[in-house]
Amino acid sequence: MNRGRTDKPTLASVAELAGVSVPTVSKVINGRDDVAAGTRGRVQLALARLGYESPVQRRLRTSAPALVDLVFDGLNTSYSLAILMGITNCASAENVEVVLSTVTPGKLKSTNHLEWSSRLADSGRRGLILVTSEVTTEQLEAFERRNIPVVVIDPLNPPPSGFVSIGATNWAGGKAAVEHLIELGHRRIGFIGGPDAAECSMARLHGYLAALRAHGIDVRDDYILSGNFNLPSGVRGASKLLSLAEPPTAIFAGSDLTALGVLDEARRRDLRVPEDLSLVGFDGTDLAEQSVPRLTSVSQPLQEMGRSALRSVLRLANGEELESLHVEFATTLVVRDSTAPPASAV
Amino acid sequence: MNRGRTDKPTLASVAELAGVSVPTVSKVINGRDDVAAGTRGRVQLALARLGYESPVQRRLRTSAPALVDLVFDGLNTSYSLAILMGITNCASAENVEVVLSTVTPGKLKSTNHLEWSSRLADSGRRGLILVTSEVTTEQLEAFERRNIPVVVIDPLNPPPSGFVSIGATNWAGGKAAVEHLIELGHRRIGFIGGPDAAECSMARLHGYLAALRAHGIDVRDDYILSGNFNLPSGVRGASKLLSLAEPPTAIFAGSDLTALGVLDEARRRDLRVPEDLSLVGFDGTDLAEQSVPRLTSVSQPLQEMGRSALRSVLRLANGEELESLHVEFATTLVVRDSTAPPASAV
DNA sequence: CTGAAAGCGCTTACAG
DNA sequence: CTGAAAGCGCTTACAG
Repeated sequence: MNRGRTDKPTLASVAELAGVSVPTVSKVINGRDDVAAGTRGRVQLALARLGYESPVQRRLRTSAPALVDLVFDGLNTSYSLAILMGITNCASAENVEVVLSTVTPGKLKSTNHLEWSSRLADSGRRGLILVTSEVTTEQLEAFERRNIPVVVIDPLNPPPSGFVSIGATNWAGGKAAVEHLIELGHRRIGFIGGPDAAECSMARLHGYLAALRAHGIDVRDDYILSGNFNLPSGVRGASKLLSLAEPPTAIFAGSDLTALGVLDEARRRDLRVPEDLSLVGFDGTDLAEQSVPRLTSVSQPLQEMGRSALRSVLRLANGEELESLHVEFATTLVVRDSTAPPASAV
Repeated sequence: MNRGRTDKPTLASVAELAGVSVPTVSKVINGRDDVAAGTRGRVQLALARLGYESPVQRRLRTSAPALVDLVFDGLNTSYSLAILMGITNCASAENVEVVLSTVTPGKLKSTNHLEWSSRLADSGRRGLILVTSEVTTEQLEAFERRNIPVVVIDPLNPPPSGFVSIGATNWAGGKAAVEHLIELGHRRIGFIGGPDAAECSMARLHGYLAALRAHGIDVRDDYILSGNFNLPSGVRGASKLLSLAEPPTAIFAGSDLTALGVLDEARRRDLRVPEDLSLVGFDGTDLAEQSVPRLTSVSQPLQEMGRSALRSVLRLANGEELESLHVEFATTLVVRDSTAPPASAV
């Protein structure tokens, strides 16, 4: 009778399946190098098949609350804080704990994938949530091999197929923002996006383009700028746009922070918002509510996105399947005080 | 020869010291109830003396990076974010990981102290950092018994003597804020603080009082209000102050968020800041920089405070002594655009 | 309530 | 490079 699958796996059962002795399995687990490559391979296969866990790992998994790793690619904006709150609030409800780390933006993808995945596996981490991080396929595959589920929130680059990600309807949001401006009577509308390579920024730009085209408005290349989603991007972008011979009467900024930068630059030029310049942000963070004037913005349900990411990781860790590998949460345009009909149209 | 202190403690060495058998020690450790109270006591004493750790604990301590628990009493402000960034940045530098949890404000002190401290000890946590939390002496003592160092940042209530806390020079900061206003020519200065019981708010109020007295200005009870450090406190407080028969010409708010509330209420009343009303905030968060007008504010080095908290916990966990149980970081008045001489004085 | 004995799961030292 | 043998640290089942 084959009991290997029902009993809790031990070195002995792994050894039996792999057709080697117990000490050999022990060596493989402890990373000794005096094991032949072929033998090592067979043992690793058996370990994976039986789902072997060391006593420490089992103890961690069964006795202590589950730990999930959360990595932010920078943690300095209202945007990050909203996602973080969604995750930590959900964590206390689900009796999970969150190990938070931050990484200097862009540095994550140079982390050694084997080391990183082993570290998480050895520490008994149940899963990993990445926020706006760039990771490599190699890294994602290493986690998959270690059986550590990964969910990426708002990936800068689209994750390779087969990996789980959570985002918002960036295209629809961008379209809604620009349609709002068009309905107010604007025809000259600028766009200040994020990095050119960023998937979410690209989608917002395409929403912008779609809205213009749907209303038969010509797309002007000099009205389309990229940036970094930060405040200086808004200052620089607005400076360029407002210096044009025919400046836009409205600007759609790719983030609330960038919109604040536009606001600064507008003030420096004695332009009133919204009387002289209409402005729409993106994210719908606290900033939109706290700025003067309060910012019309495309709101993303950041807390919900965080909560959903954690729930998805836990379900995957639990062996459940997700209905969909990519979930998009709906954005909503929140009209506040930074948009109005253009001066010429009044 | 007594080798008990030099060899790594095992059940056998504990049993020998306690004068019992190995199985009995095992039972005590596993919380079985078939051990006589006296025997249990002797065993526990021996365990503590030798500093016994289970293999799981030892493995956690030596192989995985140290974990420190971080608990925020609410996590929704620029203030929290700045402290959090200080801690996480320091954590990556020190090769420590941070387990973040948030708690609904005020709920922490009703957490069972035994359960909480055991949970942290069993999970091998190296220490605990609490931010603006109210905790009980009982809880702090439970952690001390479990040998888990605790550092409190900006305790709402002063922690009992013997426990470690980190704050800023609230009194000096309050005094500097008000002296700045007095130097500008203000005589009618309002104060909107935090909760009456909060130590830090009390210190700021006393700084306010000291500045007034030093300049021979009468203290008016109706100019002194308390709140919750949040935005609505500012709105409500400003509404009261500005409705007085003789309203203040300047307001010192106990937090930047409260100052933003004051700004809102001033705008609602068509008062210009700083022309009609001068305003000083406290904390020196991003908000002060991003608001319009930019806020004159008493800046606390929040990131440094976070970093210092983590360093202190690690030193304590390492068996080192701290020079001082309470550290106060210097605040600095940052003058921006929300303060000016009063209209009457121009 | 206690502990001698058996046993479990893993590691180590070493012979081949 | 492999595994039989010894051993380590802890737990369990049970006799007293």
